[in-house]
Amino acid sequence: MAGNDAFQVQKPRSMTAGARNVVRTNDSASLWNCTLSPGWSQEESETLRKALMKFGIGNWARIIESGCLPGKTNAQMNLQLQRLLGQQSTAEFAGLHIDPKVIGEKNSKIQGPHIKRKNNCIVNTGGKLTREELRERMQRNKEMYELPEEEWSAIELPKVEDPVLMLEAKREELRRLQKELAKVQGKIEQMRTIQPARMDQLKNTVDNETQVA
DNA sequence: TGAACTCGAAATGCGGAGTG
DNA sequence: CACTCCGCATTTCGAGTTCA
Repeated sequence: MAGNDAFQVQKPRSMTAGARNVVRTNDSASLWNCTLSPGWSQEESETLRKALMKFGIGNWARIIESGCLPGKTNAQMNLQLQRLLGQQSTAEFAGLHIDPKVIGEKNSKIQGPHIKRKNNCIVNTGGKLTREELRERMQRNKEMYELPEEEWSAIELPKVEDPVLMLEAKREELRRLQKELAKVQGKIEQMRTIQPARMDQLKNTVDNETQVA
């Protein structure tokens, strides 16, 4: 782990020196703490959706504990939740057993000059909600969107038999893709330096190899 | 009881891809 | 080449929890 004193991880230059410059448990598992940051496949996204319906929005500890999404940090899951919901702010759904896709479809239809989006997610432009406002919104969302208990409690989540093996397979796949990328980049570099007469021939080779990969 | 710690939410910044 | 947009990691903050 990055917090291990025996294992000094080089910090990114963007980080300023100071009290906050420490690795915390919810720090994203990526780049500077040297672990993989896999993207989200369709299946993983679907698993997250089911897990959120079953355990409640934002209940990351229960989701991690269930082992249905090994290797994912709460930061990664939170980002994916924002994508599913179509909005950045998730507090008004905290703890609710709802289908995030329903909210996402509703949000995708909202238009107007007052709506600011980033990554297709609606960003909060108003001030921060007061506790009372937040409580009211949560109550309203609960009434409108919460699934019946018999429905969410019956949700079955896929169980990964060996998370260590699965992560190793992902690392192997990443290594393979990196090699592939280096090969293609090498060919591109060649194409830039060779005579134009051979350009088409080489381009076809690259195209074919890319399609096979 | 208050400091230290943990967790989740949200804001911010960076880099790559696309486009004119 | 400059600009914009998108996706993601990183940073920061607040609230809750633990423990001496």
